[in-house]
Amino acid sequence: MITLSEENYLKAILSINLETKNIVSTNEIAGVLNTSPASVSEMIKKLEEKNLVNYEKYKGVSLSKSGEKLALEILRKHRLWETFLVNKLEFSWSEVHDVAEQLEHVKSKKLTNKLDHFLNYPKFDPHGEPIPSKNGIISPTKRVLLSEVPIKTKGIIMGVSTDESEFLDYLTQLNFKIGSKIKILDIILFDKSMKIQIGDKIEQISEEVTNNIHIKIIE
Amino acid sequence: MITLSEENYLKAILSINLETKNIVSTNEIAGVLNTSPASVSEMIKKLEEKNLVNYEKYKGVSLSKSGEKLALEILRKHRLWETFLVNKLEFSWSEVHDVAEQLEHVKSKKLTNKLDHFLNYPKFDPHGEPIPSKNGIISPTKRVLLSEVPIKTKGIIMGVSTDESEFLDYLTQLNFKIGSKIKILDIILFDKSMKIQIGDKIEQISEEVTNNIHIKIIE
DNA sequence: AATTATATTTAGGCATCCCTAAATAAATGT
DNA sequence: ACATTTATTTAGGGATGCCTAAATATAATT
Ligand SMILES: [Mn+2]
Ligand SMILES: [Mn+2]
Ligand SMILES: [Mn+2]
Ligand SMILES: [Mn+2]
Repeated sequence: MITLSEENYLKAILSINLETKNIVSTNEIAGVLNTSPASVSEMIKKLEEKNLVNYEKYKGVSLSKSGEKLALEILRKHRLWETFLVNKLEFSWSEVHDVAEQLEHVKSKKLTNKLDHFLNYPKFDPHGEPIPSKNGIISPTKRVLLSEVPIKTKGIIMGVSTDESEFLDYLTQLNFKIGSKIKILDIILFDKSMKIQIGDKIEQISEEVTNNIHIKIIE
Repeated sequence: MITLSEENYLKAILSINLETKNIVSTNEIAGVLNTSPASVSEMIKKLEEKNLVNYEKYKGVSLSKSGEKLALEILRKHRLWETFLVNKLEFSWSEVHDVAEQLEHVKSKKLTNKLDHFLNYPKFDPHGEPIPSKNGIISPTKRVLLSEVPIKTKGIIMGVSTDESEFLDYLTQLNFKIGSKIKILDIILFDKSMKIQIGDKIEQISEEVTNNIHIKIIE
């Protein structure tokens, strides 16, 4: 049996790896889970015992085949539940993360798959993140970070890479939504902030913000 | 903060009390939660510390006002989730208990109330048990145990008092459902088993079964 | 290459929740 | 009333998961 804590560690390792594509460090995990690096070292050893991760002291961690399978299941549940909360229960996209953080640990294959069916097999969660399929496949998307495209680029907002409610509420306030069409009018060299056209309004947003928005380039 | 284990203890105390109307004994709790009486004694002391129960050594436990409030919230969530699983996700009534046992611990007032709304404010769960309201009120129902009514009684099945899947599957097989109309044709004195008319069929059921079925008497 | 700074692991401890065995209180039978 | 059975609590201990402080390995600087 796998415990709730172990599940959170596996998911954290997966998320970090999906972002950085690298072996995952103890410190990174501690950062994500808000625990001490010492606790992480301890837990990693337990996960290694269970063959859920590959681990070499001082070198970092990666998920084993079975560890990755479990992590993908949890991520799938997290994103399905977020979709449920927004699409069926009228939550806003900034309110769902903490609740999904709890719901993702409910153990019932049948529940997950029935939920998937009930939601009509969604491909993306309310933040534009892809939902792993029943077989653990994450459909690859060709999206780029808004912070990395040049001036005059036109694009469609496809997703965000953090669930922090302050961030999401700010986007809502700016009227930035999944699917919104935007154009980069200017990039300030000094702080890399951007002047963005959205609808008939123009907004100035910082690099901290552009760094967390994924777009699909059009035209 | 209240832990998952503490929640399960509170709910167990409430359920036992709702059935027996008495002070609750250590042994009864241990029975329901499948733990040792020693563990129960320990936990009760902790709950007393937190003013969630009233307790006198060797005399038994009862819920305090705040303990009862919490317990009712958990019971409310349990029954709302069971209703969700049956009404929206097409689970059968015999499959939902274990999943609801997990879902009931998800902490979000907003989720509970949105779910209630989404389900159209149901009054009873799939087993016919009343769902406590937002304010913790259980609507009183005038139902009787099938095992306690005399011969020739006609009634409608209103609920069951156990969620065990073997029992529920057996009822389904007999075509006994919430709302079914039945008539007691005969009561065998020797073992108190009953011959029951349901639709145009006649079924013989044991006292163990009639003891777990609630009916409303008609005519 | 040696020194310093940073990352990681180990040591020792604490809280929670569970257990079995032993002690004690309450209930029951004679 | 006394002895026995049953219910409950206490004692002692194990597993999990977290922490801080200390030790050690690795990376960065000079
Ligand atoms: Mn989680
Ligand atoms: Mn998310
Ligand atoms: Mn439970
Ligand atoms: Mn139930």
